[in-house]
Amino acid sequence: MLDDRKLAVLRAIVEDYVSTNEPVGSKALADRHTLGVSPATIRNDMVALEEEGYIAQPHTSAGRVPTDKGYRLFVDRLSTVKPLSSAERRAIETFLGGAVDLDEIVGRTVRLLAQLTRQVAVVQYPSLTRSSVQHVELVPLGQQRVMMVLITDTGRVEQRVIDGLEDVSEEAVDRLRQMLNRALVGKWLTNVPNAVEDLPAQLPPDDRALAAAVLSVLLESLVERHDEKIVLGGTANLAAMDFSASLREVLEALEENVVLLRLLGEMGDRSMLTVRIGAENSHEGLRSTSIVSAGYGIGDQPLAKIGVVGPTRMDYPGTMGAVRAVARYLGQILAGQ
Amino acid sequence: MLDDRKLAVLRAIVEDYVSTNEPVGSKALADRHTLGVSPATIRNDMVALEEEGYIAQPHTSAGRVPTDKGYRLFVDRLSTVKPLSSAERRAIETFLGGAVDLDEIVGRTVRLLAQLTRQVAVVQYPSLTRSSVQHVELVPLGQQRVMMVLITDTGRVEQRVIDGLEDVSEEAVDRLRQMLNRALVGKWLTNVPNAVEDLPAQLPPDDRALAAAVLSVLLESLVERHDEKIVLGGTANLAAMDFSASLREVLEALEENVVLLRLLGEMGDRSMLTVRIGAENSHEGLRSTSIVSAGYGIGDQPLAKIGVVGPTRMDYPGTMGAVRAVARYLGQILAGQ
DNA sequence: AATTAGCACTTAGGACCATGGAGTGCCAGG
DNA sequence: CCTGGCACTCCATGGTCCTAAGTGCTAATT
Repeated sequence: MLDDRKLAVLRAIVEDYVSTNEPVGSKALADRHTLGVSPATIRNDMVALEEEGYIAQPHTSAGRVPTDKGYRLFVDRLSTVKPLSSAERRAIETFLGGAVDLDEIVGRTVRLLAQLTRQVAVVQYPSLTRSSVQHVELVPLGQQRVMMVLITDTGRVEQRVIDGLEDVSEEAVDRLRQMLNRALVGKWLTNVPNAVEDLPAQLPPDDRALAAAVLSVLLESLVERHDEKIVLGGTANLAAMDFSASLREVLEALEENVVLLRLLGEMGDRSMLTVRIGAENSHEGLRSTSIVSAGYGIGDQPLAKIGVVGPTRMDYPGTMGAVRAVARYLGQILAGQ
Repeated sequence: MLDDRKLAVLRAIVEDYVSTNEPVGSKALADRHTLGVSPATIRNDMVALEEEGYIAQPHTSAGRVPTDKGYRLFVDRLSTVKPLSSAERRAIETFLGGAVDLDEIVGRTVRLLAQLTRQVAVVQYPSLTRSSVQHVELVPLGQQRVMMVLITDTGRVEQRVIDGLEDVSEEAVDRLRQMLNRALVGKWLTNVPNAVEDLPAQLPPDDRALAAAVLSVLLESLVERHDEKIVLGGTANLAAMDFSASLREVLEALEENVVLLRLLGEMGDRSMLTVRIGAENSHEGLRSTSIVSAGYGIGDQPLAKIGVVGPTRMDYPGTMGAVRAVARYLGQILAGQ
């Protein structure tokens, strides 16, 4: 149905439209690309592409514009991810290299990605559930309160205060702390519930109320997925974009972290690149945007995702290259910590 | 120079222009307000106001529009802060009431303020330097590392890991922890440097290297003003605003937290309301916006600031009312924690 | 059968123009 | 000092026309 030349025409249309932002006509195509055929032939191919739904005309007697389906085909079969220039790669290193703590790594990453792509960048904090326990600390705060601090190997620190206890003794806290660390250090967070199950039974009866309270807060902090936190950057780039939807809708969608988290969650889990184009996005306000995302992690352990949001009319090869490179680098940085 | 009626005319112009977003003419004024005089008289007043620089014409034969100077006079002398409706006040209570930790309080506050004003809201995290020490915890992490956790009475928790130590012993850490808590609990953070000064001398010589490392990190964490952290909300409302500057400039300025922090810092410190109008803002990108801010705190202790950013053509009385109310409520919530 | 050249047709967008309405400034009279 | 009247200005609106770009179709060519 679609021979090689028709695919070449589609590729050319996408590339031209992305760079000029104007419907592209047969003559312009023949001029700017060496397709080896005349405009008339290109026109014939175009009607075929249009019948199949890959391109569309804004109105009769205008050039053609790729549809979501057209971009999809382009991304899947007609383009190759563009590697970064060496200058860009150096920029990544110098930019991310100086970061000290997790917050700063994430903050720098999001700014970097926004700058590289000139679009809106999204970075999700590393998931707690995929990391392992490095240390658990308990701190008595007076007679009724204890603070629990959970430190993971990805640099996350979660703390909670446990309130409403009775007669907390230093010694009981010490015993519990030692037991917890013996049982949990090095364990995957997902295994913590199991590992913790029969601990209270091993304690002297007087300590059990305290242990139960601490454990319930500990488990809760794992479940509550505080890890589901994201950071946005480069929203100023939205001003230069032209969506068919209103800017307001897009901004609203981006501000709803829940929406973004759901979308990221729907996307490919491994370290692969995933692209969601236009109406493929389940959220209304993002119908006219595309999202390019990739997972990052330490070694084979996926931790979370990063992504870029822009108009469907987007430089897919370039954006995909930037996202992939930053995701890899982020993994390395975290591994080196 | 400006009699009462001229001021009334200016007030009417501001009010009409804010609500209609169109240059307001003498006839419309006479109709919509009961100024008791004819359009011709109003016109005469208008030329006076224009000569003084309070209003301007976009072009001959158009109505008048307030200048920055006009808004300034309006805010200073012609308007009264508008108290919130009881429905709005209830909304604040229910909205902020359910928050549990500091992050959630701040997050909810910023969304609330954005919703009340339909503009962009800014909330600054409570300053560390104005709160006092509730507890200092030290946690040994293996032989070379110690984690320091600083808890304040405003609910902030700062933690650092101190690296590159040698032969950390449990006992030395215990000694140092006890000493630190004895010396610091209840102290204002601003007094911590003083209180800490001659501590190392009181320790056995073997502990001093550890103490020095911990203290330097502790002091550093006070100086680094991690407290200078802000959260934005309601940026979607920008889409509906019309600046004379480009949307991009405004977004860029807002994304630069440093810029916002500086601006907030320049504004009145006490719990008073402060308004910066148009060119009064030192930052280029915000020349065509106004910022309404207020400090919040516990009792008389100012902690930080909140604010709203919108077009100079803004409902000042309403915005000021909302900002003031939210700031007060926020103080109460924090005090009740 | 596929490609090409030629041609008539369509349409958005820009230039141009006319018109109406809102607003002004000014003057003379109350 | 205020007001009604009036001539004037200017923008916004809408209509018309025209052009440039692009199309689809047909007939000729390879």
